[in-house]
Amino acid sequence: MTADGRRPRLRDIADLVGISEAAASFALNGKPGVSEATRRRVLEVARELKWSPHPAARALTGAGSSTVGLVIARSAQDVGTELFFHRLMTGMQTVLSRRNYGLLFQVVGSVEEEIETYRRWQHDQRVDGVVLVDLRRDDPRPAAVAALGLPAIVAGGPDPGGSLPSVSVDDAAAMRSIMRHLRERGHERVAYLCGTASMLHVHRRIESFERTGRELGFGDCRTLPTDFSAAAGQTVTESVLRKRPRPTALVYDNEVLAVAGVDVIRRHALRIPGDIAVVVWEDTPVCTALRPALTALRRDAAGFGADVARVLLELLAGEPATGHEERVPSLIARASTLGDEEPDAGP
Amino acid sequence: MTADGRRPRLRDIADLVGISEAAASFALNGKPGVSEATRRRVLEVARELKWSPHPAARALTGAGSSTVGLVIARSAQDVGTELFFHRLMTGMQTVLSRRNYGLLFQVVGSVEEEIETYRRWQHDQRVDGVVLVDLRRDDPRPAAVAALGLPAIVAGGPDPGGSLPSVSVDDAAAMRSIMRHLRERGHERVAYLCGTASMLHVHRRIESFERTGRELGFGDCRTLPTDFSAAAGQTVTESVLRKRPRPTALVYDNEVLAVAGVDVIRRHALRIPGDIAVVVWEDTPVCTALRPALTALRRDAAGFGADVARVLLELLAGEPATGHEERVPSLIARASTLGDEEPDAGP
DNA sequence: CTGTTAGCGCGTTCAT
DNA sequence: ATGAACGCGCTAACAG
Repeated sequence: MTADGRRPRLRDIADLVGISEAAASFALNGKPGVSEATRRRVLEVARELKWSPHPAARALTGAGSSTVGLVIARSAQDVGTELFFHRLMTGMQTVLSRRNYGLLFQVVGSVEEEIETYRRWQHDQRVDGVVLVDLRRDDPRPAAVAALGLPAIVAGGPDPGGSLPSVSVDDAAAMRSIMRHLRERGHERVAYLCGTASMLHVHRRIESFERTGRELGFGDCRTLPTDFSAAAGQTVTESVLRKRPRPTALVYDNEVLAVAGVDVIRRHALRIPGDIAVVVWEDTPVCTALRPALTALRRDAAGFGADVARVLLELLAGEPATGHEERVPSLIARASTLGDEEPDAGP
Repeated sequence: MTADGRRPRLRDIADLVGISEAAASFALNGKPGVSEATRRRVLEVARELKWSPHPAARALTGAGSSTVGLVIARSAQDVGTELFFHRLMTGMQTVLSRRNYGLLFQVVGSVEEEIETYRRWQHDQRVDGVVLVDLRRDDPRPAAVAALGLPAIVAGGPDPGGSLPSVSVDDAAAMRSIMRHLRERGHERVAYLCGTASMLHVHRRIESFERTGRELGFGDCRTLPTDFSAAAGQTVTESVLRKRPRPTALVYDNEVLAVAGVDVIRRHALRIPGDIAVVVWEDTPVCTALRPALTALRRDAAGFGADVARVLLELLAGEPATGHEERVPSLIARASTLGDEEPDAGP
C-alpha cells in the first residue's frame, strides 16, 4: 500500500527505485533488460508496497483472468447429485486457491444456455478455462468449447469425440467390483436400475454391467432404465420383484432410486440382504443411516475435483493435455449385501 | 463481431457511425452530449456488431466486476451442511445470472483466510460484494468487510453488530413451531441436542428453545451442547436416555446428530415416537429414508439464496439496505412425532 | 446543444 | 534501460 492508502501501481515502484515503468515491469516479470541489482531493488520495493498487478489491467493486455468456470445445467439436477457437485467444487478449490485461481460458478437451465455462458465468458475473458460435467451421448458441448477455443476439460469423461482431455471415473471397473462382490456372495440373478441412458456415465455402466455379467457367469442380468426419480425407483422395483425367478440382488444408480426401492422391498416383507441384496452407486449419508446400511460405491468427489483442477491448470499452463486420468470408486460393503455378521464399514 | 472475427470495440462503432469514440460512449451510456438521431444510430450499430464493453476495461475505469463472492470456511463444514450451501448457491444463481452477475466461490480453511480472501478480492476488484455465511458470536468478519469498504450481506443474520444488512432465517420462530408441535402431541420433557453454541444461529435457537419451553409450560427443557459430530450425537443421546424421568422428545440440530441419535435409541430398544419422539432441524433425504421418517424443519435454501442475492444486488445498486428480511422454516411433521396413524408428509 | 480532443486507469511490449 | 504506443472504455475540458 502506498502512504495515502491508494493501491500501489507500477508507477510508484518505478519512482521509488528511480527507473521507468518499463524497467520495473521487466524486473518483475523476470525478463532481460535490467541489471541484477536493479531487479533486486525493484522486487524489494514491490514487496514493501505489497504491490500486485491489477488483474483487470493484465486482462486488458491479454493475460489470463486466473479464473476457471463451472456451469451446471439444472436439468441434470436431482437431489442425489447435489452433494457430488458440491464436493467436486470444494475439491477443485483446494487446488485452485493454492495457485490463486478463482472458481466462477453458474447454474443454467439447459445445455444451450450452458454453451451460451461459455461463449460469453470466453468473449469477456472472464475465465481461462472451464470444466464440463455430466456429459451425455452426442453431447454438443465438447465441440462447442473447442470451436470457441476455450480450454476445457471433461470431468467424468472420457470425451467420446476425443477432442478434450478429461479426468474420469472408471465406471466399468467400479461396476466390475460390484459384480464381483455379488458373485462372491453367491448371487446369480441381478437387476440394475440405471439412470437416464443418454448420460454417458450411465451408458458406460450399462455396458460394463452386461459384459461383466456374462464374464462372471451370472444367470440373469437385466438392465432396467429409470429417469433417476423416486417414482421410477418405486415402480421399477415393484415390477422387478414380481419377476420369477426373482433377482437376488438389485443395483441402484443413485440415492433417490435406492431409497424408493428399499421402501418397496420392505413393503413386500422381503428381507435385506436375505431375500434381496442392495447396492447403491453413490455413497451418501443415507446409506449409513438406513438399516440395514447400504453397500455403496464411494467415489472421492473432492479428490476427483482436485485432479480435475490440476489437469485443467496444466492444460492452461500449456503442458500437453495428459489425455485421460482415471479414478476408481471403491466398494464399501455394508449390511445390505453382507448381512449382520460383519461390521459396518463406513461413516 | 467485426468482419475479421475480432471482438468489436468502441472504435469500430465510432468509425462506422462516423463519430468519435467519446460520442459513441456517451450514446451507449445514455449520457447527454449526442443527438437523438446519432444515439439511435450508435445503438443500432452496436447491436449489429454485438458489441459489449470489455469487462476488464470497465473494471479499469472503476466500474464493477459484476461478480459477487462467497467464501466458505471449511471448518464449518460438516456433511450435513453441504447440501444447504449448494442449494444456497444455486438459489443465488437464479437471481444473479438473470442480471449477468457471476458468482465467485472459494473454500478456505479458517476465518482468517476468509478475511484475507475478501481483502484480495477487494484489492483486485474481483467482486462487487460478498455474502457472509455461518456467522459466529463475536465474529470478526462483519467489521472486517466493513473496514475494507466491501459491500456485504449476512446470510443467516442478523449481524449483531448491526453494521451489515442481512437476510436471515427466523430460528426463534422455527424453534417455536417445533415446541408447539411437541406440546400439542402431549410432550412435557424435551431435550435439545444443539450444535456449537458459538455459532450465532445455534445461540438463537437455544434462547428460543428455553424461552418457549417456559412459555408453553414444559416441565423439563434441557439444552445439551454438541460439536455437531456423530460421536457427540451418540454419547449425548446415550446420556440423555439414562436420565430419569426420561425426556419424551429429542430435538437434533442436524442430520449427523440425528442419525447417530436414532441409532442409539434403537439400540436401547426404545420406540419412535412411542417412547421418544424425534425432530431434526434440517430436512434432508435421510429424514424421509429412515423408518420412521423424521419430522424435520425445512428451510427453502434455494429461495433463501435468491433472497440473499436480491438484497445484495439492491445494496450494490445503492438502494438503502433493507436491513433485515426473514424466512421461516416450516415444520414437516412425519412419523417420528406422529406415529403411524398419519400420512408421511415428505417427498 | 453536439461533438471533439486529450488524458486517465494499469501493465505490457516494441522500437530506440 | 527508456519513451511511446497499445489494450478498451470513460470522462473532464474545450470548440463549434
